[in-house]
Amino acid sequence: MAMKKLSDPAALSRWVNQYGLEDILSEKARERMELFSYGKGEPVCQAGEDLAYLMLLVSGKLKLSRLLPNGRSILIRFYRPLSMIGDLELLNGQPANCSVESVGTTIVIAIPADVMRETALEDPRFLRFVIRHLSNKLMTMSNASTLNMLYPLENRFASYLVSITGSGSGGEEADEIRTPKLTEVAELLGTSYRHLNRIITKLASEGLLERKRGKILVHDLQQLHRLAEGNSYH
Amino acid sequence: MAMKKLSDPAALSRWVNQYGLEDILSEKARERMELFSYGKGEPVCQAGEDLAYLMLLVSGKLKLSRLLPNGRSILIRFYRPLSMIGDLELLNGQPANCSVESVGTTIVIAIPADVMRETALEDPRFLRFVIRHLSNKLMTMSNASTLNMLYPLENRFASYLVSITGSGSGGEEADEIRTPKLTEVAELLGTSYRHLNRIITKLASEGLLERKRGKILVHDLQQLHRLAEGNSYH
DNA sequence: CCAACAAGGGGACAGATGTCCTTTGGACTG
DNA sequence: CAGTCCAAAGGACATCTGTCCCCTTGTTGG
Repeated sequence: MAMKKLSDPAALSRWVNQYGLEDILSEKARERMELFSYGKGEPVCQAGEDLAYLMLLVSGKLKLSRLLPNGRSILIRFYRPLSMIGDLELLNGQPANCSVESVGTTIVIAIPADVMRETALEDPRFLRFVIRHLSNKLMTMSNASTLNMLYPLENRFASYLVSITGSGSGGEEADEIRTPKLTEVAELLGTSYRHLNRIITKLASEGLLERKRGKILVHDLQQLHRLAEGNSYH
Repeated sequence: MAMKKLSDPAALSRWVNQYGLEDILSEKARERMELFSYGKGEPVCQAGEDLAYLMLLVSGKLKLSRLLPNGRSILIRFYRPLSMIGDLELLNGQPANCSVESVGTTIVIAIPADVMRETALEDPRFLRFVIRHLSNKLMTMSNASTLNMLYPLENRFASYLVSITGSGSGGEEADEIRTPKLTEVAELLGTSYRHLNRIITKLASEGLLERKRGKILVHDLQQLHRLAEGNSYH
């Protein structure tokens, strides 16, 4: 139920190489890198706690969500490699206000926060890297937020389908099978499972898609595109 | 209907001094600063256009909004001094995807984008300044987005009232008068004027507030706090 | 003072969404 | 195979919100 530290210098340097981390991390930071691994559902970071590490996701998928005073929680977005976790907390010294959890098995490069504070704050390459990522996060969030606010679920779900179908981020055929857990999709779209279900039924009755036990087959990507009206979930 | 360039070195250096801009802008950038002034309702930046300047709001209030393919527009937030406009566009080289308009009379310090690109990308002080501001924007946006998604308007409006009442950002009494245009508030909260009106009527009938022609008097800030459930619009 | 007009306020209805609860179908165990 | 359990699917109803439209009130110009 907790993170495992890996001791695998070869893998580490492979990741560093693959993502060009030599270009953004100081030598000192690179010396202190560690490799962490998280299993399915394990927490990477809890709201309210201080992060001891700056982390770079190099493999797997992380789920960023937030717990409201309400008791309800909302799935903000997914992170895929290469993403940074803890940048905001590191730079501002504030505790996290989101929770991050591992979706499947993930691997992150972790660098002690104090090391980063010593070296990175003066390194333009790293700071620009942070800025690029923050910009990305900001735009993604702004996009999603606007979308959620102004369009009913039917359009948003269409956008979602188009987003994950078009980019084929998991190796599935372009327009056929889909299997994320629907309850999770509902959370991401900021709605209840019940309502998402309703909309799926509606779209199915219109022939745009078909539902199999737990799966959804997209039939008419064209129409979905029309429904999405050019919006997209990043 | 357009921006005016001011030629007032004294005012300029006063602003620079007041906000400590010597600490974050290079000498070269400071040499090339200009002072712009915008009147009520004038556009500072339109979605889709390339920004020729990085701007620092030093006086007044700006309205950041976004136009959807939908035709509808949404008010994202207000900027007050000291805020940066065009940071994202400058650093990423992308055209803006938001529109910024002056609410009243505003004054900004403008620095040509090419000057910034030459000098600022290597300056840790400036980069950290950008990061601080991006972080802020991200948190504000994340907050607002979550709020909008999970709470009905009654709670969100309470949050809004608490936010602007508590901080007394305009010199009004702590809990008495309030006069922003309601249509504008509705847009900020992502709802229709009609519905906001409905909620105001409801809150008024419960004695939490009272409406005067175009104004709202807060009676029971305590209850509003309870409704807001600890959430806040920045 | 009156007419015309703009802006705020509100009624009525439809659509979107949440909550609760029941039903269904499949997987797993003994 | 029967029994149990769990997740998916969906029915019923209440609530939230948007849209359309009309009424009221204040304002401006003659």
